[in-house]
Amino acid sequence: MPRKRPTQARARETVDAILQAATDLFGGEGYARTTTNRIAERAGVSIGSVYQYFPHKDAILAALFERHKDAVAATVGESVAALADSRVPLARGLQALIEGLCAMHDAQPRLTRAVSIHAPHTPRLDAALRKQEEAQVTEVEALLRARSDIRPGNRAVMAQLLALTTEALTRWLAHELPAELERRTVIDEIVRMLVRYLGS
Amino acid sequence: MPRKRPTQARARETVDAILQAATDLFGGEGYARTTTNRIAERAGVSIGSVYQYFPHKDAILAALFERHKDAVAATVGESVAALADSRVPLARGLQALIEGLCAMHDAQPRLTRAVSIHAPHTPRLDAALRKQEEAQVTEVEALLRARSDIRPGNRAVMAQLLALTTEALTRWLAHELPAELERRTVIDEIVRMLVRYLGS
Amino acid sequence: MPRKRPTQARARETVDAILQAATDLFGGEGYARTTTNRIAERAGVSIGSVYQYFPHKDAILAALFERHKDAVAATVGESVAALADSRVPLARGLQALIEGLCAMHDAQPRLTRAVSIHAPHTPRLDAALRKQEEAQVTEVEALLRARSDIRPGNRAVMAQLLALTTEALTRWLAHELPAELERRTVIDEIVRMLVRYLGS
Amino acid sequence: MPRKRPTQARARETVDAILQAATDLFGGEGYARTTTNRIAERAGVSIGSVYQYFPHKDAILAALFERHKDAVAATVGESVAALADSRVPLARGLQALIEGLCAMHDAQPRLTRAVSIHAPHTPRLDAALRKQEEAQVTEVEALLRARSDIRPGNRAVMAQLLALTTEALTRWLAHELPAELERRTVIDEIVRMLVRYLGS
DNA sequence: AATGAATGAGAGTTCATTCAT
DNA sequence: AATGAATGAACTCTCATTCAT
Repeated sequence: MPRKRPTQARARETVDAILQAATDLFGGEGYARTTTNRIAERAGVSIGSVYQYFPHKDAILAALFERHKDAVAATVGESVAALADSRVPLARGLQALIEGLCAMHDAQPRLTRAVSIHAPHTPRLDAALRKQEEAQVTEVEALLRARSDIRPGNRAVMAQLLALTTEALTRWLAHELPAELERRTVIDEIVRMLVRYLGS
Repeated sequence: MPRKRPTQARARETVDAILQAATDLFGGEGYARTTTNRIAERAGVSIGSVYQYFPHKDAILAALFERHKDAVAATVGESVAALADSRVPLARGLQALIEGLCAMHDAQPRLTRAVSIHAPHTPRLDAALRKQEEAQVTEVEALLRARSDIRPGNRAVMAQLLALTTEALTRWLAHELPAELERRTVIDEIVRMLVRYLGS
Repeated sequence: MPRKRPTQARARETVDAILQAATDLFGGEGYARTTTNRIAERAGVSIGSVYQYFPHKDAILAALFERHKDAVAATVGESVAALADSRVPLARGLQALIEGLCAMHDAQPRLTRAVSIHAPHTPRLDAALRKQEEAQVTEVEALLRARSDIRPGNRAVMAQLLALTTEALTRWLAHELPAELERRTVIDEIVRMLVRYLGS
Repeated sequence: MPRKRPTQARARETVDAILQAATDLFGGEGYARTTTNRIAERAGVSIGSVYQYFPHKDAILAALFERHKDAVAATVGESVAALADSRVPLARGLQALIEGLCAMHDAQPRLTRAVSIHAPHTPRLDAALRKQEEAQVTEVEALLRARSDIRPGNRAVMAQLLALTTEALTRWLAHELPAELERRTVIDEIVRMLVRYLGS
């Protein structure tokens, strides 16, 4: 171990600590109620260091959003790729998608809360969200065209509805499911809804 | 929750002006970026008058939420009542529901944006939202049981999914529909999705 | 009873209610923490009526001070008059003075607190206090000269010290006496102190 | 009670400047009429720095009180220690005490005015004052028992009266002595009063 | 690269006072 | 004479951001 760590590694650690602290605080207290000083404090670095790496508070949230976006893209991409093969039953594939998204929320509940619940709706962030969603819709639309067991129809709209519904229900499932409902049951029901909708 | 009930006509006018100004600003700029002084200014009253009727900024949003809640309840209640009669075709009833909600958003776009997009997620507000949603789910569940053309299944979960999906899609429809999609088409598609899901 | 009370009587009642409310609040919460609106509320009149009779908040306190001043002057005057007769033993006369002042505090604890503890030290109020004190010192000085059993000395200074000491100790006695001390005992001790000081 | 302990030299300077400015303004204009912004301005620091070290306005006054308390305790302690030696004449010792307290007022007239005249009577501050006084009374009581030339009697009460009288008279002496009286003369007279009271 | 004291614009809120009714 | 809605200057305090060290 070198006496002095390579600069880039130290910097990365600092940035990671800041982002982790921001995740916890934004996801817990909300964006507005979280101060940059508290982020620094929780990250164990000085406020100066925070501004060394992020030009302003919004940029921290944007970085968090990037991370989250990548995670979502990976999860969705995987499930969509699997579904591209028509031999995979639609129900099974959709179930995998929803469970994958849930697993992602479970793994990073603070992050998903930070990004999807507590994030303020600024034009820039909204635009980024819109863009991400659009990309996914395109992907899903291609999927619908690729599979042989999807009923005919306006695939663009179908893909859009599928994406929106899945996102809304998954968020609810992961963060707001009432105690009296079982996740298992609800996932099955969501899959049923989507299969009935998409299937021929 | 007004700090003081306006009794005189002048007072009611003042409160209305404040709420209208708050609606516009919260819905436009967002909650955090709206100052109480700007609300007063836009309402054409002094800042003191704002605090005569609302103990703090949050209370203004809460009052807005109350108004919105009533509007939603009225719209939903009407459509649900209509659907309770099994002679009304499911598709037609659901279409009326969605169109009703859209009309509500169209009539008060700022209010709905203020309440459902820009409102910060405080425990109190979240609890209020949860409660409202719960009431609606109960109502919908009763509806599902009442109609003869609904397929059997776990009605509680079905009602929940129906409520969540409708809310998410309606919000998107009213506020974020991309220019290249026609609302007419999308509504039909949403109705198709729900009918396929619920119908036997 | 006339159908409509004579104007002056009604006005007097209003003023009295305001002053009583102010006494309670100034004496309880303190001057700064008492708002004129709360005075009006407690008095059962509108804020407009308060400003009908008092040009500003300070004036209410000034009026209270006037009342208190009169009460003090009466009590002191009585005791001093009694003491002017050299046949009245010094100890007995001083005891009567202190007991009289205590009785006054007991009768109007809020008023005395309002005026002597919570009143802000504005130039005007301080000047009024100074003037009152000066008058009393003059009175006491004359007394010292009139009695035959007072030891010789600088009567002006003696009167001043007597006045100051009596005031400070009486205030303490009435408002801050610790539970473990008996008032009876303390009064006797104060009298002893003053008699030893003044007596030949 | 600073919110944050100043560790760097610069920080200590800032805190000192704030306390000095607060002393001047509280002691001059009074507590209520002094704004935190003016304190910052006079201290030559930003308002943010004030709140970096003091959580609220009251805390500034509390810090001032702490300083004053220490100064009083030092002065009183010194004189009481001297008086504990019965060979020191009572008159001389009391004179030293009063002169010491006067010197303290003279050295920090603004501080003493701030703390003992303009400070608002909040429960917390009053409790602190009470506690300080109590400690001093205990000290004085021990002194009375230690000296051989004190007449017998209820020492607890005597100590209390001695403390109260000394405090009231010293305050008056330092801040309100009329121009026509000489301090020298008045101090002698006060000493005479106390010696006559305490001496056998 | 990191620190943290310092900044200051501006936020929410209060309350003595006014004045139309 | 009385009401109370309305006013708005001024307050305390916050927090994103800067910069000397």
